[in-house]
Amino acid sequence: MRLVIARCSVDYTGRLNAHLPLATRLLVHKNDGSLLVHSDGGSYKPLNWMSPPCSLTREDPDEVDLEDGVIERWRVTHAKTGDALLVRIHEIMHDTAHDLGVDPGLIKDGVEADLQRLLAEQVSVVGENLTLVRREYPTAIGPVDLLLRNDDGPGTVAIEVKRRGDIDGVEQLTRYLELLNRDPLLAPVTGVFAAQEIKPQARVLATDRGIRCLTLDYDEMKGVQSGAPRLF
Amino acid sequence: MRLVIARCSVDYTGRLNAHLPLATRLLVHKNDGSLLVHSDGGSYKPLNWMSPPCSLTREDPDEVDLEDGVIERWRVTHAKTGDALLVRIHEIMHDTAHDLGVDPGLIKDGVEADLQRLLAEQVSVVGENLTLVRREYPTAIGPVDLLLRNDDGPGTVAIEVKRRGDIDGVEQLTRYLELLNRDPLLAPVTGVFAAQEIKPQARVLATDRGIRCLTLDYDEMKGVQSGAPRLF
DNA sequence: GCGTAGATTTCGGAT
DNA sequence: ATCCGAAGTCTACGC
Repeated sequence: MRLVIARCSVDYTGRLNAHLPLATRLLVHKNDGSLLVHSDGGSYKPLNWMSPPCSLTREDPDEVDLEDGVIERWRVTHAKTGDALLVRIHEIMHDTAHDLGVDPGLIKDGVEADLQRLLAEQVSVVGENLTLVRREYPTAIGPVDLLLRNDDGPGTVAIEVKRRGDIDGVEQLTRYLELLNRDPLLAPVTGVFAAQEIKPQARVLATDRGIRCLTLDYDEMKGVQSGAPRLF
Repeated sequence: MRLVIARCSVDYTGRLNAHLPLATRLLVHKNDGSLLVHSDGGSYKPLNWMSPPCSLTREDPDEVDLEDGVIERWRVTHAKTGDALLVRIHEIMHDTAHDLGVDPGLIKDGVEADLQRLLAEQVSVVGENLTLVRREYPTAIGPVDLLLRNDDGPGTVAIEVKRRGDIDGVEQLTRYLELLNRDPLLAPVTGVFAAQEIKPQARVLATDRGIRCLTLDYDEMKGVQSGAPRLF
Protein backbone atom coordinates (compact mmCIF):
# COMPACT_ATOMS: atom_id res chain seq x y z
CA MET A 1 0.00 0.00 0.00
CA ARG A 2 1.30 3.39 -1.03
CA LEU A 3 0.09 6.52 0.75
CA VAL A 4 0.47 9.86 -0.96
CA ILE A 5 -0.68 13.27 0.19
CA ALA A 6 -0.73 15.51 -2.84
CA ARG A 7 -2.18 18.64 -4.34
CA CYS A 8 -3.99 17.24 -7.37
CA SER A 9 -6.96 17.39 -9.70
CA VAL A 10 -8.82 14.26 -10.78
CA ASP A 11 -10.95 13.31 -13.79
CA TYR A 12 -13.04 10.17 -14.10
CA THR A 13 -14.52 8.87 -17.33
CA GLY A 14 -16.63 5.75 -17.34
CA ARG A 15 -20.18 5.09 -16.33
CA LEU A 16 -20.33 8.85 -15.88
CA ASN A 17 -17.95 11.76 -16.05
CA ALA A 18 -16.70 13.45 -12.90
CA HIS A 19 -14.15 16.10 -12.08
CA LEU A 20 -12.32 17.13 -8.91
CA PRO A 21 -10.74 20.60 -8.90
CA LEU A 22 -7.23 21.16 -7.61
CA ALA A 23 -6.91 20.54 -3.86
CA THR A 24 -4.83 18.62 -1.34
CA ARG A 25 -6.00 15.02 -0.92
CA LEU A 26 -5.01 11.57 0.24
CA LEU A 27 -4.26 9.05 -2.50
CA VAL A 28 -4.29 5.40 -1.41
CA HIS A 29 -2.83 3.02 -3.95
CA LYS A 30 -3.63 -0.52 -2.84
CA ASN A 31 -1.72 -3.66 -3.59
CA ASP A 32 -4.41 -4.89 -6.01
CA GLY A 33 -3.91 -1.81 -8.19
CA SER A 34 -6.95 0.08 -6.95
CA LEU A 35 -6.79 3.76 -6.08
CA LEU A 36 -8.81 5.80 -3.59
CA VAL A 37 -8.96 9.61 -3.51
CA HIS A 38 -10.00 10.85 -0.07
CA SER A 39 -10.63 14.28 1.35
CA ASP A 40 -10.41 15.10 5.05
CA GLY A 41 -14.16 14.74 5.56
CA GLY A 42 -17.24 13.05 4.28
CA SER A 43 -17.86 9.46 5.11
CA TYR A 44 -16.08 6.30 4.14
CA LYS A 45 -16.76 6.80 0.45
CA PRO A 46 -13.84 8.32 -1.43
CA LEU A 47 -14.36 11.42 -3.55
CA ASN A 48 -13.26 9.33 -6.50
CA TRP A 49 -11.73 5.91 -6.98
CA MET A 50 -10.96 3.01 -9.29
CA SER A 51 -11.93 -0.52 -8.29
CA PRO A 52 -9.82 -3.59 -9.01
CA PRO A 53 -8.92 -5.08 -11.37
CA CYS A 54 -7.14 -2.01 -12.66
CA SER A 55 -3.64 -0.75 -13.24
CA LEU A 56 -1.85 2.51 -12.53
CA THR A 57 0.57 4.07 -15.00
CA ARG A 58 2.79 7.04 -14.28
CA GLU A 59 2.86 9.55 -17.15
CA ASP A 60 4.79 12.69 -17.88
CA PRO A 61 2.63 15.82 -18.06
CA ASP A 62 1.90 17.30 -21.49
CA GLU A 63 2.65 20.93 -22.37
CA VAL A 64 -0.66 22.29 -21.12
CA ASP A 65 -0.21 20.41 -17.84
CA LEU A 66 3.33 21.76 -17.46
CA GLU A 67 2.07 25.33 -17.77
CA ASP A 68 -0.50 24.56 -15.07
CA GLY A 69 2.21 23.26 -12.78
CA VAL A 70 1.55 19.53 -13.12
CA ILE A 71 4.64 17.54 -12.17
CA GLU A 72 3.28 14.04 -12.72
CA ARG A 73 0.16 12.23 -13.99
CA TRP A 74 -1.30 8.96 -12.82
CA ARG A 75 -3.58 7.12 -15.19
CA VAL A 76 -5.60 4.31 -13.63
CA THR A 77 -7.53 2.17 -16.09
CA HIS A 78 -9.94 -0.71 -15.83
CA ALA A 79 -9.09 -2.84 -18.87
CA LYS A 80 -12.49 -4.50 -19.21
CA THR A 81 -14.94 -1.61 -18.78
CA GLY A 82 -12.74 1.12 -20.21
CA ASP A 83 -13.23 3.26 -17.09
CA ALA A 84 -10.33 5.62 -16.55
CA LEU A 85 -9.14 7.88 -13.77
CA LEU A 86 -6.59 10.60 -14.46
CA VAL A 87 -4.83 12.24 -11.52
CA ARG A 88 -2.85 15.39 -12.23
CA ILE A 89 -0.36 15.90 -9.42
CA HIS A 90 0.93 19.41 -8.73
CA GLU A 91 2.80 18.77 -5.51
CA ILE A 92 3.59 15.77 -3.33
CA MET A 93 3.61 16.44 0.42
CA HIS A 94 4.02 12.86 1.58
CA ASP A 95 4.82 9.54 -0.04
CA THR A 96 5.31 6.27 1.82
CA ALA A 97 4.84 2.57 1.05
CA HIS A 98 3.83 -0.16 3.50
CA ASP A 99 3.52 -3.93 3.46
CA LEU A 100 0.27 -4.93 5.13
CA GLY A 101 -0.12 -8.57 4.14
CA VAL A 102 -3.42 -10.34 3.61
CA ASP A 103 -6.35 -9.43 5.85
CA PRO A 104 -8.29 -12.21 7.62
CA GLY A 105 -11.54 -10.32 6.98
CA LEU A 106 -14.59 -9.22 8.89
CA ILE A 107 -16.87 -11.35 11.06
CA LYS A 108 -20.46 -10.06 11.24
CA ASP A 109 -23.46 -10.77 13.44
CA GLY A 110 -26.89 -9.21 13.20
CA VAL A 111 -27.64 -9.03 9.50
CA GLU A 112 -30.87 -10.17 7.84
CA ALA A 113 -29.73 -13.80 7.72
CA ASP A 114 -29.37 -13.81 11.53
CA LEU A 115 -32.82 -12.28 11.99
CA GLN A 116 -34.32 -14.93 9.71
CA ARG A 117 -32.57 -17.76 11.57
CA LEU A 118 -33.74 -16.49 14.97
CA LEU A 119 -37.34 -16.01 13.82
CA ALA A 120 -37.34 -19.53 12.37
CA GLU A 121 -36.37 -20.79 15.83
CA GLN A 122 -39.01 -18.66 17.55
CA VAL A 123 -42.13 -18.86 15.39
CA SER A 124 -44.23 -18.21 18.50
CA VAL A 125 -43.22 -14.56 18.08
CA VAL A 126 -45.40 -14.54 14.95
CA GLY A 127 -48.43 -16.17 16.58
CA GLU A 128 -49.74 -19.24 18.34
CA ASN A 129 -50.22 -22.69 16.84
CA LEU A 130 -47.83 -22.16 13.97
CA THR A 131 -45.13 -24.57 12.79
CA LEU A 132 -42.17 -23.82 10.53
CA VAL A 133 -42.44 -25.51 7.15
CA ARG A 134 -39.06 -24.24 5.98
CA ARG A 135 -36.76 -21.25 5.53
CA GLU A 136 -36.10 -19.99 1.99
CA TYR A 137 -39.18 -21.78 0.63
CA PRO A 138 -38.56 -21.91 -3.11
CA THR A 139 -40.99 -20.48 -5.66
CA ALA A 140 -40.73 -19.67 -9.36
CA ILE A 141 -40.11 -15.98 -8.58
CA GLY A 142 -37.64 -16.50 -5.76
CA PRO A 143 -37.44 -17.91 -2.25
CA VAL A 144 -39.93 -16.93 0.48
CA ASP A 145 -37.96 -16.14 3.66
CA LEU A 146 -40.14 -18.22 6.01
CA LEU A 147 -43.19 -20.41 5.43
CA LEU A 148 -45.30 -21.46 8.43
CA ARG A 149 -48.18 -23.93 8.65
CA ASN A 150 -51.36 -23.39 10.71
CA ASP A 151 -51.63 -26.30 13.18
CA ASP A 152 -55.39 -25.90 13.73
CA GLY A 153 -56.62 -26.08 10.18
CA PRO A 154 -55.87 -25.17 6.59
CA GLY A 155 -53.84 -22.15 5.72
CA THR A 156 -50.24 -20.99 5.55
CA VAL A 157 -48.28 -17.92 6.63
CA ALA A 158 -45.59 -16.44 4.38
CA ILE A 159 -43.07 -14.15 6.09
CA GLU A 160 -40.77 -11.61 4.51
CA VAL A 161 -37.89 -10.73 6.86
CA LYS A 162 -36.00 -7.45 6.52
CA ARG A 163 -33.64 -5.54 8.72
CA ARG A 164 -35.27 -2.31 7.57
CA GLY A 165 -38.74 -2.69 6.11
CA ASP A 166 -39.62 -0.36 3.28
CA ILE A 167 -42.03 -0.40 0.38
CA ASP A 168 -39.97 -2.73 -1.79
CA GLY A 169 -40.23 -5.52 0.76
CA VAL A 170 -44.02 -5.19 0.80
CA GLU A 171 -44.11 -5.43 -3.00
CA GLN A 172 -41.91 -8.51 -2.88
CA LEU A 173 -44.15 -10.22 -0.30
CA THR A 174 -47.24 -9.27 -2.32
CA ARG A 175 -45.85 -11.07 -5.37
CA TYR A 176 -45.13 -14.18 -3.29
CA LEU A 177 -48.62 -14.17 -1.75
CA GLU A 178 -50.29 -13.88 -5.12
CA LEU A 179 -48.33 -16.87 -6.39
CA LEU A 180 -48.62 -19.03 -3.27
CA ASN A 181 -52.38 -18.53 -3.06
CA ARG A 182 -52.73 -20.28 -6.41
CA ASP A 183 -51.49 -23.47 -4.71
CA PRO A 184 -54.53 -25.31 -3.22
CA LEU A 185 -52.24 -27.19 -0.82
CA LEU A 186 -51.13 -23.91 0.76
CA ALA A 187 -54.13 -21.55 0.35
CA PRO A 188 -55.25 -19.47 2.07
CA VAL A 189 -51.84 -17.87 2.48
CA THR A 190 -51.58 -14.79 4.71
CA GLY A 191 -48.58 -12.48 4.79
CA VAL A 192 -46.43 -11.16 7.63
CA PHE A 193 -43.90 -8.38 7.06
CA ALA A 194 -41.26 -8.68 9.80
CA ALA A 195 -38.46 -6.16 10.33
CA GLN A 196 -36.43 -4.45 13.02
CA GLU A 197 -37.78 -1.15 11.73
CA ILE A 198 -40.77 -0.59 9.44
CA LYS A 199 -41.11 2.63 7.46
CA PRO A 200 -44.51 4.36 7.75
CA GLN A 201 -45.22 4.17 4.00
CA ALA A 202 -44.44 0.46 4.01
CA ARG A 203 -46.74 -0.08 6.96
CA VAL A 204 -49.59 1.73 5.22
CA LEU A 205 -49.16 -0.26 2.01
CA ALA A 206 -48.89 -3.57 3.87
CA THR A 207 -51.98 -2.90 5.98
CA ASP A 208 -53.90 -1.84 2.89
CA ARG A 209 -53.12 -5.22 1.37
CA GLY A 210 -54.03 -7.22 4.46
CA ILE A 211 -50.42 -7.93 5.34
CA ARG A 212 -49.60 -7.89 9.04
CA CYS A 213 -46.55 -5.93 10.20
CA LEU A 214 -44.30 -7.34 12.89
CA THR A 215 -41.51 -5.35 14.51
CA LEU A 216 -38.63 -7.55 15.66
CA ASP A 217 -36.32 -6.94 18.62
CA TYR A 218 -33.04 -8.57 17.63
CA ASP A 219 -31.39 -8.34 21.02
CA GLU A 220 -34.42 -9.80 22.78
CA MET A 221 -34.69 -12.65 20.28
CA LYS A 222 -30.98 -13.30 20.62
CA GLY A 223 -31.37 -13.40 24.40
CA VAL A 224 -34.16 -15.97 24.19
CA GLN A 225 -32.21 -18.06 21.74
CA SER A 226 -29.11 -18.16 23.91
CA GLY A 227 -31.13 -19.84 26.65
CA ALA A 228 -30.54 -16.97 29.07
CA PRO A 229 -34.00 -15.89 30.20
CA ARG A 230 -34.36 -12.41 31.66
CA LEU A 231 -35.52 -13.69 35.05
CA PHE A 232 -31.98 -14.39 36.18
CA MET B 1 -5.95 13.88 8.73
CA ARG B 2 -3.89 11.35 10.64
CA LEU B 3 -2.55 8.26 8.89
CA VAL B 4 -1.55 5.27 10.99
CA ILE B 5 -0.33 1.89 9.85
CA ALA B 6 -0.78 -0.48 12.76
CA ARG B 7 -1.17 -4.08 13.79
CA CYS B 8 -4.59 -4.03 15.40
CA SER B 9 -7.89 -5.77 16.07
CA VAL B 10 -11.22 -3.98 15.77
CA ASP B 11 -14.68 -4.45 17.28
CA TYR B 12 -17.82 -2.65 16.18
CA THR B 13 -21.06 -2.54 18.13
CA GLY B 14 -24.05 -0.73 16.77
CA ARG B 15 -26.58 -1.64 14.17
CA LEU B 16 -24.78 -4.98 14.14
CA ASN B 17 -21.74 -6.48 15.79
CA ALA B 18 -18.56 -7.07 13.83
CA HIS B 19 -15.02 -8.16 14.62
CA LEU B 20 -11.69 -7.87 12.83
CA PRO B 21 -8.92 -10.23 14.01
CA LEU B 22 -5.39 -8.97 14.59
CA ALA B 23 -3.67 -7.86 11.39
CA THR B 24 -1.80 -4.91 9.91
CA ARG B 25 -4.09 -2.21 8.55
CA LEU B 26 -4.35 1.44 7.57
CA LEU B 27 -6.22 3.67 10.01
CA VAL B 28 -7.39 7.00 8.59
CA HIS B 29 -8.56 9.46 11.21
CA LYS B 30 -10.25 12.35 9.44
CA ASN B 31 -10.59 15.89 10.61
CA ASP B 32 -14.32 15.47 11.30
CA GLY B 33 -13.58 12.72 13.83
CA SER B 34 -14.44 9.81 11.54
CA LEU B 35 -12.24 6.74 11.31
CA LEU B 36 -11.66 4.34 8.42
CA VAL B 37 -10.00 0.92 8.76
CA HIS B 38 -8.61 -0.24 5.41
CA SER B 39 -6.84 -3.38 4.30
CA ASP B 40 -4.54 -3.55 1.27
CA GLY B 41 -7.27 -4.85 -1.00
CA GLY B 42 -10.97 -4.98 -1.52
CA SER B 43 -12.61 -1.94 -2.96
CA TYR B 44 -13.29 1.52 -1.70
CA LYS B 45 -15.30 0.33 1.27
CA PRO B 46 -13.28 0.07 4.48
CA LEU B 47 -13.30 -3.16 6.49
CA ASN B 48 -14.77 -1.14 9.32
CA TRP B 49 -15.44 2.53 10.02
CA MET B 50 -17.25 5.15 12.04
CA SER B 51 -19.11 7.93 10.28
CA PRO B 52 -19.28 11.50 11.53
CA PRO B 53 -20.36 12.97 13.83
CA CYS B 54 -18.22 10.92 16.17
CA SER B 55 -15.25 11.35 18.46
CA LEU B 56 -12.09 9.38 19.08
CA THR B 57 -10.70 8.79 22.57
CA ARG B 58 -7.35 7.25 23.35
CA GLU B 59 -7.50 4.74 26.22
CA ASP B 60 -4.97 2.74 28.16
CA PRO B 61 -5.26 -1.02 27.69
CA ASP B 62 -6.78 -3.07 30.53
CA GLU B 63 -4.98 -6.04 32.11
CA VAL B 64 -6.29 -8.60 29.64
CA ASP B 65 -5.25 -6.37 26.77
CA LEU B 66 -1.77 -5.90 28.24
CA GLU B 67 -1.26 -9.66 28.35
CA ASP B 68 -2.29 -9.83 24.71
CA GLY B 69 0.27 -7.17 23.81
CA VAL B 70 -2.08 -4.22 23.32
CA ILE B 71 -0.20 -0.94 23.70
CA GLU B 72 -3.07 1.45 23.10
CA ARG B 73 -6.84 1.50 22.52
CA TRP B 74 -8.89 3.88 20.39
CA ARG B 75 -12.56 4.19 21.18
CA VAL B 76 -14.63 5.93 18.54
CA THR B 77 -18.22 6.66 19.52
CA HIS B 78 -21.23 8.15 17.82
CA ALA B 79 -22.98 10.06 20.60
CA LYS B 80 -26.47 9.96 19.08
CA THR B 81 -26.81 6.35 17.92
CA GLY B 82 -24.55 4.75 20.53
CA ASP B 83 -22.51 3.01 17.84
CA ALA B 84 -19.00 2.30 19.04
CA LEU B 85 -15.76 1.17 17.44
CA LEU B 86 -12.91 -0.16 19.58
CA VAL B 87 -9.46 -0.47 18.02
CA ARG B 88 -6.87 -2.45 19.98
CA ILE B 89 -3.43 -1.43 18.74
CA HIS B 90 -0.54 -3.86 19.18
CA GLU B 91 2.12 -2.07 17.15
CA ILE B 92 2.38 1.20 15.24
CA MET B 93 4.45 1.06 12.06
CA HIS B 94 3.71 4.54 10.79
CA ASP B 95 2.03 7.65 12.17
CA THR B 96 1.78 10.99 10.38
CA ALA B 97 -0.62 13.93 10.39
CA HIS B 98 -1.46 16.18 7.46
CA ASP B 99 -3.42 19.37 6.90
CA LEU B 100 -5.57 18.98 3.79
CA GLY B 101 -7.96 21.88 4.04
CA VAL B 102 -11.52 21.88 2.74
CA ASP B 103 -12.26 20.03 -0.47
CA PRO B 104 -14.15 21.86 -3.25
CA GLY B 105 -16.07 18.66 -4.00
CA LEU B 106 -17.00 16.51 -6.98
CA ILE B 107 -18.69 17.65 -10.19
CA LYS B 108 -20.74 14.92 -11.87
CA ASP B 109 -22.34 14.52 -15.29
CA GLY B 110 -24.39 11.64 -16.59
CA VAL B 111 -26.65 10.70 -13.68
CA GLU B 112 -30.39 10.05 -13.80
CA ALA B 113 -31.27 13.73 -13.54
CA ASP B 114 -29.28 14.41 -16.74
CA LEU B 115 -31.02 11.57 -18.56
CA GLN B 116 -34.40 12.89 -17.50
CA ARG B 117 -33.57 16.43 -18.60
CA LEU B 118 -32.35 15.25 -22.01
CA LEU B 119 -35.38 13.03 -22.59
CA ALA B 120 -37.70 15.91 -21.66
CA GLU B 121 -36.01 17.97 -24.39
CA GLN B 122 -36.22 15.13 -26.91
CA VAL B 123 -39.66 13.57 -26.46
CA SER B 124 -39.56 12.48 -30.11
CA VAL B 125 -37.25 9.69 -28.91
CA VAL B 126 -40.32 8.23 -27.17
CA GLY B 127 -42.66 8.48 -30.14
CA GLU B 128 -44.32 10.82 -32.60
CA ASN B 129 -46.97 13.42 -31.83
CA LEU B 130 -46.21 13.64 -28.15
CA THR B 131 -45.79 16.81 -26.08
CA LEU B 132 -44.21 17.19 -22.67
CA VAL B 133 -46.73 18.07 -19.95
CA ARG B 134 -44.08 18.32 -17.26
CA ARG B 135 -41.13 16.70 -15.51
CA GLU B 136 -41.61 15.39 -11.97
CA TYR B 137 -45.40 15.36 -12.36
CA PRO B 138 -46.69 15.19 -8.76
CA THR B 139 -48.98 12.44 -7.50
CA ALA B 140 -50.04 11.30 -4.04
CA ILE B 141 -47.48 8.50 -4.09
CA GLY B 142 -44.59 10.51 -5.50
CA PRO B 143 -43.56 12.33 -8.66
CA VAL B 144 -43.76 10.73 -12.12
CA ASP B 145 -40.48 11.37 -13.94
CA LEU B 146 -42.05 12.54 -17.21
CA LEU B 147 -45.66 12.98 -18.31
CA LEU B 148 -46.43 13.38 -22.03
CA ARG B 149 -49.68 14.25 -23.79
CA ASN B 150 -50.90 12.64 -27.01
CA ASP B 151 -51.40 15.40 -29.59
CA ASP B 152 -53.80 13.41 -31.77
CA GLY B 153 -56.40 12.46 -29.20
CA PRO B 154 -57.01 11.52 -25.61
CA GLY B 155 -54.42 9.67 -23.62
CA THR B 156 -51.23 10.30 -21.69
CA VAL B 157 -47.81 8.65 -21.47
CA ALA B 158 -46.08 8.25 -18.10
CA ILE B 159 -42.33 7.65 -18.25
CA GLU B 160 -40.09 6.27 -15.57
CA VAL B 161 -36.45 7.14 -16.24
CA LYS B 162 -33.63 5.06 -14.75
CA ARG B 163 -29.94 4.77 -15.42
CA ARG B 164 -30.18 1.05 -14.85
CA GLY B 165 -33.63 -0.43 -15.18
CA ASP B 166 -34.45 -3.28 -12.86
CA ILE B 167 -37.62 -4.79 -11.45
CA ASP B 168 -38.12 -2.12 -8.78
CA GLY B 169 -38.45 0.57 -11.42
CA VAL B 170 -41.18 -1.41 -13.18
CA GLU B 171 -43.07 -1.80 -9.88
CA GLN B 172 -42.77 1.92 -9.29
CA LEU B 173 -44.13 2.78 -12.72
CA THR B 174 -46.95 0.24 -12.30
CA ARG B 175 -48.11 2.00 -9.13
CA TYR B 176 -48.09 5.36 -10.91
CA LEU B 177 -50.05 3.98 -13.88
CA GLU B 178 -52.68 2.47 -11.63
CA LEU B 179 -53.17 5.79 -9.88
CA LEU B 180 -53.03 8.02 -12.98
CA ASN B 181 -55.55 5.88 -14.84
CA ARG B 182 -58.13 6.77 -12.21
CA ASP B 183 -57.96 10.38 -13.44
CA PRO B 184 -60.45 10.80 -16.35
CA LEU B 185 -58.53 13.84 -17.56
CA LEU B 186 -55.42 11.72 -18.15
CA ALA B 187 -56.75 8.23 -18.94
CA PRO B 188 -55.89 6.15 -20.77
CA VAL B 189 -52.33 6.37 -19.43
CA THR B 190 -49.71 4.12 -21.00
CA GLY B 191 -46.30 3.48 -19.48
CA VAL B 192 -42.78 3.73 -20.88
CA PHE B 193 -39.80 2.37 -18.94
CA ALA B 194 -36.72 4.24 -20.17
CA ALA B 195 -33.17 3.39 -19.09
CA GLN B 196 -29.61 3.21 -20.38
CA GLU B 197 -29.66 -0.49 -19.57
CA ILE B 198 -32.71 -2.67 -18.87
CA LYS B 199 -32.32 -5.97 -17.00
CA PRO B 200 -33.95 -8.99 -18.68
CA GLN B 201 -36.28 -9.71 -15.74
CA ALA B 202 -37.42 -6.10 -15.66
CA ARG B 203 -38.11 -6.21 -19.40
CA VAL B 204 -40.20 -9.36 -19.03
CA LEU B 205 -42.26 -7.90 -16.17
CA ALA B 206 -42.77 -4.60 -17.98
CA THR B 207 -43.85 -6.27 -21.22
CA ASP B 208 -46.22 -8.55 -19.29
CA ARG B 209 -47.88 -5.45 -17.87
CA GLY B 210 -48.13 -3.66 -21.20
CA ILE B 211 -45.32 -1.25 -20.39
CA ARG B 212 -43.03 -0.37 -23.26
CA CYS B 213 -39.27 -0.53 -22.70
CA LEU B 214 -37.01 2.13 -24.18
CA THR B 215 -33.22 1.90 -24.14
CA LEU B 216 -31.56 5.31 -24.02
CA ASP B 217 -28.18 6.26 -25.51
CA TYR B 218 -26.87 9.04 -23.26
CA ASP B 219 -23.97 10.05 -25.48
CA GLU B 220 -26.19 10.23 -28.55
CA MET B 221 -28.85 12.23 -26.73
CA LYS B 222 -26.18 14.55 -25.37
CA GLY B 223 -24.82 15.01 -28.88
CA VAL B 224 -28.24 15.99 -30.25
CA GLN B 225 -28.86 18.33 -27.34
CA SER B 226 -25.55 20.14 -27.77
CA GLY B 227 -26.61 21.18 -31.24
CA ALA B 228 -23.63 19.44 -32.80
CA PRO B 229 -25.11 17.05 -35.36
CA ARG B 230 -22.98 14.13 -36.43
CA LEU B 231 -22.82 15.28 -40.05
CA PHE B 232 -20.04 17.72 -39.31
C1' DG C 1 -19.90 -16.37 -14.70
C1' DC C 2 -24.11 -13.89 -14.38
C1' DG C 3 -27.90 -12.04 -11.87
C1' DT C 4 -30.31 -10.77 -7.67
C1' DA C 5 -30.85 -9.20 -2.94
C1' DG C 6 -28.73 -7.03 1.16
C1' DA C 7 -25.98 -3.17 3.24
C1' DT C 8 -23.35 -0.36 9.73
C1' DT C 9 -25.17 1.09 2.61
C1' DT C 10 -23.84 6.73 1.65
C1' DC C 11 -25.46 10.85 -0.57
C1' DG C 12 -28.32 14.32 -2.15
C1' DG C 13 -32.72 16.64 -2.80
C1' DA C 14 -37.26 17.81 -1.43
C1' DT C 15 -40.91 18.29 1.88
C1' DA D 1 -35.13 17.56 10.41
C1' DT D 2 -36.97 13.75 8.12
C1' DC D 3 -38.09 11.05 4.37
C1' DC D 4 -37.16 9.11 0.00
C1' DG D 5 -34.80 7.68 -4.12
C1' DA D 6 -30.28 7.16 -6.70
C1' DA D 7 -25.58 5.22 -6.73
C1' DG D 8 -19.41 4.67 -10.97
C1' DT D 9 -23.01 1.80 -5.34
C1' DC D 10 -20.04 -2.99 -3.23
C1' DT D 11 -20.51 -7.69 -1.72
C1' DA D 12 -22.11 -12.22 -0.91
C1' DC D 13 -24.85 -15.97 -2.52
C1' DG D 14 -27.46 -18.80 -5.70
C1' DC D 15 -27.82 -20.52 -10.35
